[in-house]
Amino acid sequence: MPNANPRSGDSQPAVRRRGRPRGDEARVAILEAAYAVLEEGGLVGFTIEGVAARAGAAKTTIYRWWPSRESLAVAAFLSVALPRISFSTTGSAANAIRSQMRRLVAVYSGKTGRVVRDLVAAGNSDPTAAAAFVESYVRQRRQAVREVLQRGIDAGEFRAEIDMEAAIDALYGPVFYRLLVGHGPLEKAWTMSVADLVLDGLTPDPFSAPGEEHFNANSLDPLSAGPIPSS
Amino acid sequence: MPNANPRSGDSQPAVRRRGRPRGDEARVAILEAAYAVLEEGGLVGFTIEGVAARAGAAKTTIYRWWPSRESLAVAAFLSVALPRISFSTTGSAANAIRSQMRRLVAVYSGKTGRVVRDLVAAGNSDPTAAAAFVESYVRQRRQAVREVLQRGIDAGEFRAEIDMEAAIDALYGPVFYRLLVGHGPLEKAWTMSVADLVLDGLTPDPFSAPGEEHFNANSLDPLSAGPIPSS
Amino acid sequence: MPNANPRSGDSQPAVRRRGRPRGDEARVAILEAAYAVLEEGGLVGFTIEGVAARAGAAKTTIYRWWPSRESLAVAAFLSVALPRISFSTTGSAANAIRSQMRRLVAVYSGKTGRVVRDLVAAGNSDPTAAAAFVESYVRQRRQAVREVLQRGIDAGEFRAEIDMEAAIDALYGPVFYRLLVGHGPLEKAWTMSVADLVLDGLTPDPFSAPGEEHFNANSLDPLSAGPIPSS
Amino acid sequence: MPNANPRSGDSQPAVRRRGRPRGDEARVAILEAAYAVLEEGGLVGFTIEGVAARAGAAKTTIYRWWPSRESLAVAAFLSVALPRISFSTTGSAANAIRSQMRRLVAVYSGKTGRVVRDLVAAGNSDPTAAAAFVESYVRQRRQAVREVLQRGIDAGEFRAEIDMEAAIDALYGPVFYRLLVGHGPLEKAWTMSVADLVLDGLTPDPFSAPGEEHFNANSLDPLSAGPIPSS
DNA sequence: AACTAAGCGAGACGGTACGTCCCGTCTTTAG
DNA sequence: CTAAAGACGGGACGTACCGTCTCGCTTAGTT
Repeated sequence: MPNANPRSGDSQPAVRRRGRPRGDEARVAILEAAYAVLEEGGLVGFTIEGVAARAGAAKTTIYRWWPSRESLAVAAFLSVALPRISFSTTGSAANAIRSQMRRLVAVYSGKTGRVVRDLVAAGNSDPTAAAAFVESYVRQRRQAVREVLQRGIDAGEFRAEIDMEAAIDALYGPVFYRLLVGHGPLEKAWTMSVADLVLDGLTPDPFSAPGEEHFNANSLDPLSAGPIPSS
Repeated sequence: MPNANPRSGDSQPAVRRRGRPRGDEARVAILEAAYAVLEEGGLVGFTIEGVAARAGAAKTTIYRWWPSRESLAVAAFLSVALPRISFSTTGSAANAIRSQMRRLVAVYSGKTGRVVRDLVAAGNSDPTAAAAFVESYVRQRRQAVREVLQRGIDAGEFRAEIDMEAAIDALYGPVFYRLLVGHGPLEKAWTMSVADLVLDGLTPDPFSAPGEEHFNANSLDPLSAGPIPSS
Repeated sequence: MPNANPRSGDSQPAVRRRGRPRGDEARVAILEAAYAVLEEGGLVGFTIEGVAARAGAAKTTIYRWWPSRESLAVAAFLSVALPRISFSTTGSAANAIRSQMRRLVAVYSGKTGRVVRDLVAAGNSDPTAAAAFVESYVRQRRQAVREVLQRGIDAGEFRAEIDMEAAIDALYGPVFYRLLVGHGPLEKAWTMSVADLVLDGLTPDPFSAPGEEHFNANSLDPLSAGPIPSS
Repeated sequence: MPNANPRSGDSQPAVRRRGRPRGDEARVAILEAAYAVLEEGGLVGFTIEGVAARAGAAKTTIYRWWPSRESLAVAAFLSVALPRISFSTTGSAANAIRSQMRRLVAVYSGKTGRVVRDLVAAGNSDPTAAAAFVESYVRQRRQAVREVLQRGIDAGEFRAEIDMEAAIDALYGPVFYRLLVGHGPLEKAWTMSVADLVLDGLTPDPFSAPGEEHFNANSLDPLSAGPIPSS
C-alpha cells in the first residue's frame, strides 16, 4: 500500500519532485468513498469501479496509488478507524481490560464489526493488505493491551511469568473468533465471562498473593469510558 | 445449503421416480474437484467454471445442487474433512484438551488451515454457507469439547460454575484468531501457553480443590493420537 | 472472421451439435447495429462497446464470433452490401463498363463510399479483416468486370492480348485512388474521362479493327440501370 | 496541421516574441522518434506517449505543436520523405513516366509503402491531416507528372485534348489501388502493363500521329534513375 | 540585475475502450 | 428427468492511451 499516507513521517517538505504533485483531493475523496462503499455493501459490493464512481475519480487514479481492491479497503478503514478504544489508566489493570473489552465488543457488534470481518477476509486474498491491516491496526491495539498487562504485573496484580502474547491472544482471540466465525453473538455477559476466566488465569494463587478482588465488574470504573468510534 | 447431501434422511429406495436417476458420479466428481481446486488455488481460484471443467461436469449440474460458490466450497470441505481430531478419553480432561489442541494447531498449520481460513472468509459473503459451516463443522467440534469439559467438571477437575461456551471460546478463540488474522504463527509452545492459561482459569482454587497437576504436557497421553486428516 | 455467415455453403442441417445452438437474433442484431454505428460514426466511432450497447448484446457475444473490431466491421458491411452494382448485358462491353462505373461512382460518393474507405483503413490494422474484405467484396466485383471484358474480347471489341488484371486495375484504380486519398472529387465527367482513356487503350488500332464508337457516353444504355444499394 | 513547420514561409525573423524561443532539438527529436515509431509499429503502434517516451520529450510538448496523432504522423513522414522520385528529363515523356512508375512501385513495395498506407488510413480519421498529406505530398508529385505529360503533349507524343487530371489518376490510381486495398502485389510486370495500357490511351491514333514506339520498356532510359528514398 | 513570458520535462488526473474472466440463466441434444 | 454442451446478457477487472492540468526548471528577451 504505497503512499497510503505519504504525508506522515519524514519532514522534508522541500523535496518537491518534478511534475504535478499529487493532489490531496483525489486521495481523500477516494478514501472516503471507499469507506462508505465498504460500510454499505461489504466486501461483496466493494468494487474499484464503484468507489471510483462515488469518488468522482478515475479508476486509473485509484490503481496509481493502491495496488488492489483489498489494500484500498484496508487503507480506507485505517484512514477512518484510527481513533482507538482506549484503556482506563486509573483503577486496576484487570478492570481496565474488562471495561475496554466491553466497549470493544460493543463496537464490534455494529458496523465496525462488519467492516473488520470484511477486512480480515480481504486479507485472505491479498497478503500485502493483510500485513498492512495487522501492522497498522492489530499490532497497535495489542501494544496498548501489552502495556496494561505490564502495569498489572508491576502492581503484582498478574503473575510475573505470564506469556504476554499468549495472554493477549487468550483475551481477544475469543472476540475475533465469534466476530469472524459467527457461531455465537458478541454479548456483554459472555464477554465478561471470558474476561474473568482469562484474568483468573493471569492472577497469582490467592493464598500467596491475594490480588485486588473484583465484585461487580459491570459497575466498576465508571470513569473509564473512553472515546468510542461512531461506527 | 439445500441438497448438499440429498441422500441422507428418507429411506424409501423403491420409490424410483421417472427419468434418469441422479448419478452419484457427478456429485462425487464435483465435490472432489471442488476440494482440489480449493486446496490448490484458495478461494481466489475457486470458480464454478473451474470446478466444472476439472470435474468434467456441466455448470448447470453444479447449480442444480449447490446454490452458490460458497456453499459448494463448504460442502466440498465437509465431504473431505469430516474425520475429526478426537480427544483422548483416558487421563485428565485438561490433558485431553491440551493434546487435542496441539494436534489441531498442527493440522491448522498446514493446507487444512488455509482451507478453513478460506471457508470462514467465504461465509462472509454467503450467510447460508456460513451457517452450514458452523452447523456442520464448528458446532460438532465444540460439542466434543463440551463433553470433555463436562467430564472435567464431573471429576472435580474444573469448577462447576464455569460458563461452558465462554470456556470453549477462550480455549479455541486464540487459535482461530491467529489462523484468521495472521498476526502470529500457530506454534506449539504458544498453544501450550494459551491452554495452560485458560485451563488455570477453569481450575478450582488450589487450597479448596487441588486438581490433578500436569508436569510434562508434551509427553503425556501418548496413546491419544486420534486420526488426523491428511490435509 | 469465423462463422461470419455460417449458414452459407454446406447443407448438412442435421449435424446439430450439442449445446444451445447459436441464436440468429443476436447475430443479426449485432450486424445491424454494427453497420448502423459504422455508417453514423465511421471507424472512429466504431467501438465494440458501442455496437454491443446498440444491439442489446453482450460484448462477450461479439468476441465469441468476431475476433476483432475490424472483422466485425467488414462482416457488417458484407451482410448489408452484398447487392452489387450490376453490369448491363446488352449493348457493347465498353458501354456496359462505362455505365457501371458511373453508377459505382455515384454510390461511392455517398455513405457507402465513406464506409468502404473506413473498411480499407480498417484492413490496415487487421490483415485478416483485409483479406476477408478483398475475398468477399473486391474479388467478386472484379470477377464481374473480368467477364464483361472477356465478352468484349470475344466480340473483337477489345484486343485479345490485354493483361486482364492490369486492365481492371486501370479502370477501377482511379476510383479507389480518389475515394481513399481524397485529392479530388468523384465526379461523373471525370469518371467518363478515365473510362474513355482506359477503354481507348484496350481497343484495337482503328485501321485494323474499328470497334464500335461511342458518341454520347452519358445518354447511352438507358436500360442498363441495375439495382443500386440504398447506401 | 498548423505549426508543422513554423519556420517556413514568413520571413520576419526579427519579430522575436518574448519568452524562451522554441528549441529545435525537441522538434527534431519528436519528428525522428515519430517516424521511427511509425515505421516500426505502423499506425497501430503509433501513440503520442510512445513517441514522447522515445523522443525523451513531454507529451505536452507534442500537443503544443501538433494537434493530433494523425498530423504528427503526417509531419513526421513529410520531414523524412520529401526527397521525391524524380522523372527523367531526357528521352520521351512516355518513357520518363514508365521508368518513374517502375521506381515508385519499387519504393512502395517496401517500408515506405507501409507508411503511406498508414497515412492514408490516418487521414480517414483526421481530415486536417489528410489535407496536409494531400497538399504536401500528393499534389506536389502530381504536379511533376503534370509537367511531364505537358512535355509529351508539346512534343506531339500525347493527344492535346486529354483530361490531364484523369490521365494522372489513370496512371497512378492503379498503384494506390493495389497498395491500399491489397488485392494484388505491386510487381514490375504489372506496372508496365498498366503504364502501357494507359499511355496507349494517351497516344494519338497511329495513322494520324505515329508517336515514338517503345520496344523494350525495361532496358530503356538507364540514366534516369533518380534518388530513391532509403525506405 | 531583476523581471517576465514562453519552452520544456515530469507526472497527476478524469476519462474511454479495450479484451478477458467469470457469473448465472437459458436452450438444446444425449442418455 | 439428469446431465453435458455451449450460447447468451451482464458486471467488473486491470491496462493502455487519451488529452488536460499543474508543477519546477530553463532560456531568453525587456525594463
